[in-house]
Amino acid sequence: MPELPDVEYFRKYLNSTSLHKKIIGVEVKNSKIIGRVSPAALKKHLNGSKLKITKRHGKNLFAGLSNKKWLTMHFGMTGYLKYYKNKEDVPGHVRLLINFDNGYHLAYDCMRMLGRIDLVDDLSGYIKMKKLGIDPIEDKLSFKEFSELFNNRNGSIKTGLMNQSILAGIGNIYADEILFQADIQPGSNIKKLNEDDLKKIYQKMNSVFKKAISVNADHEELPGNYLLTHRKPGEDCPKCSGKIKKQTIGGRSSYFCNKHQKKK
DNA sequence: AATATTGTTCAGCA
DNA sequence: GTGCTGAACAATAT
Repeated sequence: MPELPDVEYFRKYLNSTSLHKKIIGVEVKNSKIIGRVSPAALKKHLNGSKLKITKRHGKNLFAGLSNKKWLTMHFGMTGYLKYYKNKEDVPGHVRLLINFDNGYHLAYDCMRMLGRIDLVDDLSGYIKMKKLGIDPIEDKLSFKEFSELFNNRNGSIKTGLMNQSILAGIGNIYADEILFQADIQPGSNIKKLNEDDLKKIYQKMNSVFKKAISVNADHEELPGNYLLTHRKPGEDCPKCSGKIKKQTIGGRSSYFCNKHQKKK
């Protein structure tokens, strides 16, 4: 699930549950999800410290520690956070567990283990090292800047939107949603899009993310004319009388309406 | 039982 | 060096 709106929700979740509490224990359940830092060093720096502040860049969540280090979290395809107290609330695939002095626990759960947690000194260095592009929401991207990102680019617009080194935060689901709302087929070539097409994509990117963030990325709460809850081949298009088609673009399943979404 | 899955990285190539 | 494509990674659900 974790694309930009989901991670923004995780950030708020962390803010409302886990800040300013003393960490009294850290359990690395599976070291595969730990990045460059060693599990021992991670434990050493977390223990006795507190989470003070949160930031997000694209699909990455950062928590600033009272000892000046930053905890970085990426959620892969199946990661999420769970703050709980009672044993019966332990999620099924905990990879990292942080214990607070109030008896509560913060679990990083990641079934498929494609997510990563790390500890760094310098956030901008981390973002550079990961080659992350601009965060369209956090960095308040203008249309001019957006449009310039796609100058002299090749490939499909969907692949471009999902390229994290161009824009950080758009994944498969929201790329489909933005293009569905912008009435442009995901397989359209970037070079064939005109200024108006790009403007529409820019505007829909902002409105879709704003809406998704406002409902904490809960799909059930999204408007009825969103593709998200109709992402199945043969399903009726929620915007027109067309049917939803499925096609592989850039190696990923893409869903779109071939009636109101124009192929360029 | 084969197939699909919301993400990133890296090899291969132009 | 840069940019693009597709496979690999892993564990589960249908």
